[in-house]
Amino acid sequence: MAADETPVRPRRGPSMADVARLAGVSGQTVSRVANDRHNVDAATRDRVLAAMREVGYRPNNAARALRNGQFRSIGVIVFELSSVGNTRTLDAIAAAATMTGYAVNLLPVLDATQGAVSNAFTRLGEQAVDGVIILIEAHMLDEAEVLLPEGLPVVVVDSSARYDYPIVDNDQAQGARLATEHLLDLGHRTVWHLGGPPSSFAASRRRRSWEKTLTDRGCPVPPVLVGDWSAGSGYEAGKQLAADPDVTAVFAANDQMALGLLRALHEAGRAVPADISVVGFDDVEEAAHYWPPLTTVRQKFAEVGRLSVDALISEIQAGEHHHQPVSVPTELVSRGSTAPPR
Amino acid sequence: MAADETPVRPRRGPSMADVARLAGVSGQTVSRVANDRHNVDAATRDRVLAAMREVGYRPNNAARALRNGQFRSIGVIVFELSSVGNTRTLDAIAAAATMTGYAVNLLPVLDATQGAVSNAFTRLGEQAVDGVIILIEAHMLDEAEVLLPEGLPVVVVDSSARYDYPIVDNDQAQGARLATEHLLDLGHRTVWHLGGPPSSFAASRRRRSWEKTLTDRGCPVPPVLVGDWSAGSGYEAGKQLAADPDVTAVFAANDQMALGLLRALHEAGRAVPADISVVGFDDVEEAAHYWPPLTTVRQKFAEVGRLSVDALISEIQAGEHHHQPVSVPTELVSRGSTAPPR
DNA sequence: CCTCCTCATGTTTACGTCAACATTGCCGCG
DNA sequence: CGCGGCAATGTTGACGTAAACATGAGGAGG
Repeated sequence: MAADETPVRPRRGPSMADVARLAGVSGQTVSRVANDRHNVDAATRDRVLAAMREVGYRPNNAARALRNGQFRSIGVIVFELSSVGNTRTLDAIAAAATMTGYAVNLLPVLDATQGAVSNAFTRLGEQAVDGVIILIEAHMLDEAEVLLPEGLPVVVVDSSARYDYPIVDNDQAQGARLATEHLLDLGHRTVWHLGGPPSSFAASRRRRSWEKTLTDRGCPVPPVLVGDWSAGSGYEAGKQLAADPDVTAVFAANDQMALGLLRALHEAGRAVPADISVVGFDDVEEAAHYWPPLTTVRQKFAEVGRLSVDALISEIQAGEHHHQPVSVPTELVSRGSTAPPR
Repeated sequence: MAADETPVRPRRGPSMADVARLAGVSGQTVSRVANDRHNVDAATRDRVLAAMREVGYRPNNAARALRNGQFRSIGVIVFELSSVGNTRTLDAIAAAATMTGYAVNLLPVLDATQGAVSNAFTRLGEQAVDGVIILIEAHMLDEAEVLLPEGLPVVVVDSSARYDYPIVDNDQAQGARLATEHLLDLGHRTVWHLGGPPSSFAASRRRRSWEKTLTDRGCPVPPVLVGDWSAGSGYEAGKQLAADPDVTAVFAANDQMALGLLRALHEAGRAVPADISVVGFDDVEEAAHYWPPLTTVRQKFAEVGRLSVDALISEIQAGEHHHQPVSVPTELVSRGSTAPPR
């Protein structure tokens, strides 16, 4: 940050003054045309429009933002785009924001540790956005929270309940219950669980809900296997599960781990779903074409994205806090990877 | 765009003037501290820093941008984030841009058709970015090009050679040759191809290179099957291929179609790789855990993202055009889905 | 002891836009 | 004919920042 020796020639474009001169009107009239005000004579408007086109005028957003005191832009803090859920949520956020006339600023968190404190508060919220949607796991937020500027509207997409920001997320608990009950309803004695990393709030929500569903039904609770969301970790866990003849049903905390699990079962010669049933979580686009096609819990990322933009914008514009967390229900998508035990 | 009745109270934060007053210095000195200039007395700097912290000062980027004539922000035009390649490239772009001190503005193209012309030139490049990276297929660019503001630095990530913008992309032709030769080298008489949609330049590059590799080697060129990148389209194509006993090797133009293909072959009872070998393209994260693990061509999206940011920034700062397209070589990742014909 | 230089700091101004207030000209109505 | 009113257009100023220039204090060197 210290070195910033970039002698960039600004290359400023034409401004309202240039258009005004060419059209023979005042800058204010140009402004009125640019903002579609009705109180401009049709002939004048045409003249201004023509002048704009001729000089290639584009309004300068910086000046606008300075004048208006708002940027019409929202920031999205993400850690890694690699996660399917983040990507799909971001896509929906971008669409919703664009339709509302807001720009989307991507604020990637490059590493978990924050740099020098002197820069810190200059960094993230550098007042170029009107609000922020946070897509990173809540535990990462803990470290970063210090530098979240006060007064900046924030919406968190996470199932953590610890923050007094508005929260929007898929209903993790309901989804996990759906998955577990589906397997029990098929007649399995109990359901094993391949969970996500302990650092993830969503993972622990799913695990707890799975556990509660089992105990509610009076089923034994097998030990939890722990993965890191990756197909590789699912594969490793799958090798263990394949070796245990007691296992007839597994609920994986996401589709990628389920995929690795499937591979391990294939390699071990355990048939799915004949020997072992598998349920995933997410419903990634490819899940329908896994072998066998994966029964999974569909998360409505698009809905979550849309709702989080709604929440943020209403907070930006009205200052309203929705302290009631918004939970988007999931649904079970039944495909070929589950069947009654034999 | 006509309706814009949002009475937002600006809620401006503290400015340099507030800090200056509190610290008992001039605004200019605050500016110097904020920009890490060296010619400020240590004691004064501390005082200013303390004042900044006290009032919660954050520099106003709009004012900065207005003053400096540049935004330190780049726009990324994407059509859909759903494509794996786009997402991974975007991730790399965001990381590279952030490290260079540039913000990333996501500019989603919501639909292929553009709206009213009167808004059009107000829309996209609304002068809030210093340059643009275009991640959409080139053919979509044709329709939108009209409204690309002149003088705005642009880098295109696409293998189309038609534009006089700097171009960065994975080397599609080399990758397709790698895939085809791999199968021929294993002893297959020829290689079938499941191509991407005709609208995609990358898809046609891969197809042409596959064809050329076959003819160079004197192999017969089977008819091309056409998909739309989705696993579903791969599945449909796979059903056809599975029914043809002549088929022993298939090169799918991406991993998702390869996945659908694998599923179709499983359902038809055709063993992979014993009966049919399959090669994909992309090397998505899950490819190693498909069943069987997929041999594929790895694209270096991260590299492409990094290089495109480099190209854009050097153009922004120096006005240099790299009219020489940049091709990033791919590499073949050999896994379990390919074997010699039996 | 005076001059000149350096370095910290202050003052002025412009960046592009748009709200608020001014001005002009025209129309209708008494 | 005169006056109020309205519609179109112009003028002024402020948003927050930082470059350019100005000022002033101290130090080195003759």
